[in-house]
Amino acid sequence: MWEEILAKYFNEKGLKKSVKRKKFIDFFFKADKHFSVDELYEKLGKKVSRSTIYRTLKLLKECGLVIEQKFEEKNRRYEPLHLSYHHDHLICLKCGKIIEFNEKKIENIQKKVAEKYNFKMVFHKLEIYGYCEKCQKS
Amino acid sequence: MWEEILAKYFNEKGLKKSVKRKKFIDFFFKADKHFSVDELYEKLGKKVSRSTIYRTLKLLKECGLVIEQKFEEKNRRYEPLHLSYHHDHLICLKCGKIIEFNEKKIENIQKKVAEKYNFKMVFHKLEIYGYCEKCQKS
DNA sequence: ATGAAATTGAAATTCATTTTCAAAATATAA
DNA sequence: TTATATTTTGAAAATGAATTTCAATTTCAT
Repeated sequence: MWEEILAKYFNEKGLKKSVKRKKFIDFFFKADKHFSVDELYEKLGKKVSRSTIYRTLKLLKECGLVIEQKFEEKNRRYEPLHLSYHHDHLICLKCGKIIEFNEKKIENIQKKVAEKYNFKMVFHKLEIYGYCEKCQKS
Repeated sequence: MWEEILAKYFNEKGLKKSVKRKKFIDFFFKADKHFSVDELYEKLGKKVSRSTIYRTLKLLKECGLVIEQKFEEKNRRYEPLHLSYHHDHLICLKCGKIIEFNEKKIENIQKKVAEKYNFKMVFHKLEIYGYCEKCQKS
């Protein structure tokens, strides 16, 4: 699925398939969780430069395969976007723990809200901030 | 309400009530909408420095009276947090227009999700990205 | 294999945010 | 009120994530 979207995008834009890009994209979609650029740089054994990581993420954002999340940290996180399945986040204000959840009911209400405002929804972000079980106690 | 929270916080921390702080806080809570630091700087007639604006916003965040929003722009936005009323955002990916909405049903489901994970919710952010009525046509 | 065009990484740049520090403002005590 | 200690302020410097530049390298259609 994402391979086709990517192939189509590369074709339209006249982009070339490079070794570095392939290495990065393969790792990222296989891992299928959110990362910071630094984490990606480390995970790839520092074999793909940060410049290239930023640049490739930009491409992936443009074809809608990745979303950029800005949590409380100062750097951004990137997450492969699977069209069939979307999850949201519970974020602990004390320890920073991120719990993922999925709630169909919320998705449905969101669709209705978008319709009400004649808004064509592409994706959404829902973040619930608070204290996780551990941090409430300590 | 917010005056009391603030007074209590100032007292606990041994903070002083300065002219600049007062000027800033009065404007911000009266305006009651989200601003970037630059907008605040302009709105206050450049009479309160950016340093002081950043510092005061930090205090307000700490006592839970303001939330920091990170949208697609590179700078952050700040919004007075009214405990009784919370709204979410529809954000246009093309023109950047931000529409506010409020949906009680979503809030209720969020409460249930938080409970399910033994998570103590403090606040949440829901952003729906897509295309506004105008931008769908053009 | 050749050459035009795209890609790469290191270094430079950008720019929002944070920190530093000396001067000014505020609060408390005498 | 005056003295004293502490906090606050703004300009300038520092920080650091993200972006851009550019010469060298890689890709790919011919």
